[in-house]
Amino acid sequence: MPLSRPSLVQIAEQVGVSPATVSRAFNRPELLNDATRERILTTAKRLGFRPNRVGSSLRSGSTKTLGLLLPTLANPVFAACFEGAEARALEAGYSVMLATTGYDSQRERTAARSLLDHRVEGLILTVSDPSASATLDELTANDVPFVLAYNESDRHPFVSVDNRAAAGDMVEHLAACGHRQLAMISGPLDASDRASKRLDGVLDRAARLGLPAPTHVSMPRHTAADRARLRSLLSSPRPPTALFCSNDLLATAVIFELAALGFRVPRDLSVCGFDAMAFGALMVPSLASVHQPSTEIGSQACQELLSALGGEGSRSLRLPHRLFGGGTVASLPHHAVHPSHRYP
Amino acid sequence: MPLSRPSLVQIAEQVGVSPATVSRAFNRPELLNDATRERILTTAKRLGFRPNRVGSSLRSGSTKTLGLLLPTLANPVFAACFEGAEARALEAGYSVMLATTGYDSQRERTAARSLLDHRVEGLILTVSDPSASATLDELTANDVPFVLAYNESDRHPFVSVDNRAAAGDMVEHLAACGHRQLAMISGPLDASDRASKRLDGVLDRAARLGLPAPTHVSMPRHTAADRARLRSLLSSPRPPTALFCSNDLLATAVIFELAALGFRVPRDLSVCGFDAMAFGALMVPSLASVHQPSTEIGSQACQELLSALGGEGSRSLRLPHRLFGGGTVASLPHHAVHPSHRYP
DNA sequence: CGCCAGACTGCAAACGTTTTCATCGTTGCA
DNA sequence: TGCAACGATGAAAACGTTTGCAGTCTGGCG
Repeated sequence: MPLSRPSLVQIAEQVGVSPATVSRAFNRPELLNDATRERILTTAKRLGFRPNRVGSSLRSGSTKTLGLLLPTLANPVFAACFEGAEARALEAGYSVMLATTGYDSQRERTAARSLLDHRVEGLILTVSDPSASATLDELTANDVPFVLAYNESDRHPFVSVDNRAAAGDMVEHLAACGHRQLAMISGPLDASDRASKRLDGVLDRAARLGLPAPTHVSMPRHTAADRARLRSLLSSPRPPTALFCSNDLLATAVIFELAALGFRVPRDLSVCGFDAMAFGALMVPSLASVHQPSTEIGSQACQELLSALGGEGSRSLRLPHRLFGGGTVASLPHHAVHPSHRYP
Repeated sequence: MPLSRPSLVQIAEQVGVSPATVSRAFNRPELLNDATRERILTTAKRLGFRPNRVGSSLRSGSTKTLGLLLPTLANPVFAACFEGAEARALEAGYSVMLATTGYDSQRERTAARSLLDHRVEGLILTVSDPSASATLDELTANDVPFVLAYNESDRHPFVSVDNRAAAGDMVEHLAACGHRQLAMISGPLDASDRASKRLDGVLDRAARLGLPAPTHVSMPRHTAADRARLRSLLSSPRPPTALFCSNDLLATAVIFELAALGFRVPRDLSVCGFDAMAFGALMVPSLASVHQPSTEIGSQACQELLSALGGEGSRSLRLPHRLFGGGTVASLPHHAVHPSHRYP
C-alpha cells in the first residue's frame, strides 16, 4: 500500500541492480538475462511500480500523446470521431488529449496552445476555416504535425468526405423526388467551411440540373432553428418544397419549429439533413440525410497523423459518403419521377 | 521560426539572466524587477517560448491534469458530462485527459492505469458497479483522489441524481396517466448500477402506489432494442400499457422497433425514457423522460475533485432531477385521473 | 559610519526516466 | 593461446523545469 508510488531507483535498490537495468526490463526486455528480468518484474509488481511517463517523456522527448481539438461533443458526429481516433491511437500505444472549442476561433487558439504545452506529438483538429486559420499557421510555424478532420483544404492534410459532391447527391435525390424549389439552411457560414462547401454543392448541382437557384438561410447557431427566419422563408413568393439543412441536429430543430408553425413533414414540406447520425434513422419519420463515416474519419485521421509522426508523410483522404433516403423527404405527387432517379 | 521550441535556458542566455529568473517571470512575476520581467517576457514571445509542462510537471510533481473515464461518448449524456467537467477544469487551470471504456470493466482498468501513468492528479469516472469495482479498489489503494459521476455509492464520493427517486417519479406520472401495468426495459444490469437503481425505484414506487408488479426486460445492449424480446413482452397474458426505458437512446430504439411490430406510440402503447437528452424534446411526438443535469454533473464532479485536491475533502452530491412529460406518454382515456396527479 | 532589512537575482540540486559508452566476463574460433 | 565478438550490466549525463538557500546591492536608520 505505497503512499507515493515508488520510482525506478527504489526498485533498482530493492533488486540490487542499477536503474538502467530496471528501465530496460520494461523497454527492452530482450536485452536482459531472463533471471534478472523476472526478478525485477516481480518486485516491481509487488511494490506497485509503474514507470512514470512524465520522467520518461522528458528524457525521451516523446510523450506518446496526441491532441484532439473539436468544436463540440454535443454533436454526435464529433463524439464518434473522438472514439474512432481514440481507438486507433490506443492500438498504436498513444493516448489522446481532447479539448473542445465551441466553434470559437479564440478558444481554438488557446486550446491548441494548451495541448502543445503538454507536448502532444501531433494534432487532429477541426477548424472554422482552414484557409485562414491563425491556429493552423501557428502549428505550421512550430512544425507540429497535424491532420484536419472534416475540413477540406488544399494546403493541409485532411480526412473528410467530399462535402460538395455529397450535398450535390442529396440535391439530385430531391430533384428525383420532384422537388424544384429548394432552400439550404445552415448555421453561420464563417464558422464552418463544411456548411459552405455543402452550400456550394447545392447551388452547383441545382444549376446543373436546371433547377431554379436555391435560396440560402443562415441561422444564428449551428444547431438551433430560428422560427422567424423560417417563417419568412416559407412565406416568400415562391416558397421551397424541400429544406436541406447543413446538419442533422439543425434538421431536427427545423422539423420541430415547422411543427410549431403548422407545417407537417413530409406532407407539407420535405426536410433533409447531413451526417446521418444514428438517431435520425430511429426518428419517425426517419430523417433523410447524407451519411459521413465519422468513426472512420477519426480513426483515419489518427492513422494519417501516426504515419506523419513515423516520417512517412500523410495523405489527404476523402472517405465515401452515402445517401440515406428517409421518410422526411416525400415525392411530389404531381410530378412524374423518372424511375432511374429513385433511391432505395 | 524555431525548428524545435526553445527552452528556459535559451531564453535565459538570450536575456542574460539565470534560468531561475526566467522561470520566475512566468510563475512568480511579482518577485521580479519590472524591467527584467519585461525583458524576459518580450524575448520569450519573440522566440516563441512556452514553458514545457513536462519538465515543469516532473520537477513540481504536479501535472495540472485530471482524468475522465466514461463509458462512451456515443451517449450524449456523457458527452455533456465531459463538457461540463472540461469547462470547470479549464477555469481552475487544469487540463483534462479523456478515455472511454465501452462499459467494459477490463478496459475500465487498463484505461484507468494509463491515466494514472500519465500522472493525472485525480479522476472523474463512471463505473459499472461501484460496490465491486477492481478499478476503484486500485484507485483507493494508490491514494488517487476520485469522484464518481452518475454512480451512487455510500463508500465513495459521487455526483449524480437520485436514480431511485427519479424513476419513482416517472412511475407516479405514468400512474397519474392511468397506467397500471408497467414494464421496465434496460440493458444488462450488471454493466450499469444506474439501471439497477432505476429498476428498484420503479418496483418500489409501483408497489407503494398499489400497481401490479412491473415486469422487467433486459436487452443485450444498453442502446439497442431486441425485437423478439419486445414481441414476447407484448404478447404476454397481461401486456404492459407503458414501457419505461432506462435511457433515452434505448427508448428511441424501442419506439422504432414498436413501429416495426405495428404498434404506434403513444396510441397503442406509452413509452418513456431517462436522461432527457436535448434530442428527445425535438422528437415528434416528444419523448417523455426524466432530466438529469449532465453538464452540471460533470462540472460539479470536477468541482468536488478539485476541492479534494485542495485538501478540503469532497462531498457526495445528488443534483435535482426533473420530470419531462412528453407526447410519447398518453393518458388512458377510460381512467379518471385525479387532478393533483397532472404534470405540466 | 555601521548595520540591517528588503529587493532582486543566481547557484545548484533535485524530479524519474532513457541512453550512450564503457566495463567485464565468456565463448567461439583460428 | 590469443583475439574478437558477444551478452549482460553499470555509470553518468542528459531532458526542462522549480525552488531553497545564499548572495549582492540598495537605501534607511540609529
